[in-house]
Amino acid sequence: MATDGRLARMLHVLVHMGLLGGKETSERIALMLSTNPVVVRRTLGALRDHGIVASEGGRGGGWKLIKSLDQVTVLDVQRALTKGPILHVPISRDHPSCPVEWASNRVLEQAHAAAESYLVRSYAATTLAQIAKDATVKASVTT
Amino acid sequence: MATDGRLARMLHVLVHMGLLGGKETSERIALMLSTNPVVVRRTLGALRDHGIVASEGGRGGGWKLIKSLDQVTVLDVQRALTKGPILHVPISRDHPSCPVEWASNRVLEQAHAAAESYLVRSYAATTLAQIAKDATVKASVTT
DNA sequence: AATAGTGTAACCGAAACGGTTACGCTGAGC
DNA sequence: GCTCAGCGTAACCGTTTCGGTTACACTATT
Repeated sequence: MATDGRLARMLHVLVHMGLLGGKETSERIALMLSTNPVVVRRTLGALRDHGIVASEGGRGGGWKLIKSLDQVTVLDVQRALTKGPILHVPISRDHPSCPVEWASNRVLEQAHAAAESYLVRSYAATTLAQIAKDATVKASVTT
Repeated sequence: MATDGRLARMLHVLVHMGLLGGKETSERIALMLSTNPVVVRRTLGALRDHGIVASEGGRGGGWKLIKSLDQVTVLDVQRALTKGPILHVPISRDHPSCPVEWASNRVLEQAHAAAESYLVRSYAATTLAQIAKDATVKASVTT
């Protein structure tokens, strides 16, 4: 299924990490996201497995970005969080041999495949650096 | 949220009803969908409230299409089943005043809005009659 | 009156996500 | 070498959503 709150939360925290530039503990990140450290470790763990962040154990440990903001796209984060399609295609599989079911499914599959491909292209075209830039612009305007 | 199995199932059953042309009981429809009559009434009830089918109680009652297949689009069925957007946009609302969260959300919102609008256009452009035609072509090829 | 239908409420079960607790492992600093 | 701050992970719970099921009221035809 689509990443539910995780993609947005990870974008948020990765951009912060990129802007701050240093190392952050799960504890501090949990505060940023209004959640708790275990959830942070679970989610960042997936990003570590995809080479986006690194973790260090022991005293003084924590998490850091191991790519620069312009080397990470939204799609990279999405792919790290969940395998498979972003959109969940709502198909029925009650009567695989029924041509009416087949035709109904095909319409839905094709529409969703096109929407999915659009989303993937959007995600791939957006880097964390662009989000960071938007955020600093927004912040300066607001201030 | 997106209609989970209901949209596909309703397309399936509406096309069958259109092709058969008569009245169907919840019981028979439940058999078509491998489910049970209560689920059928729940779901078809939403379509009735949107003027797509009509129901009659009492002996000899049942459900019938009150529009022809070419007057009903996939979007009509979707709208009858669930209000609001088809796609669920996965944004975070932990820190509404944080510009980084705002910028992350904005990227996701824009990408999903475009994908949603694509889906809506696809759904609106497809009538049940087209599904019926695809199904009969498929059936004749297979046969 | 009997019967074949819809209409609806109430409850259960499965799946997914997030929150929480608990405990093990690791490494820096004293 | 001990302590303690940190990650790693398993286990469990609560919530939500959808589908399945039972139960019962209502209605219209025969």
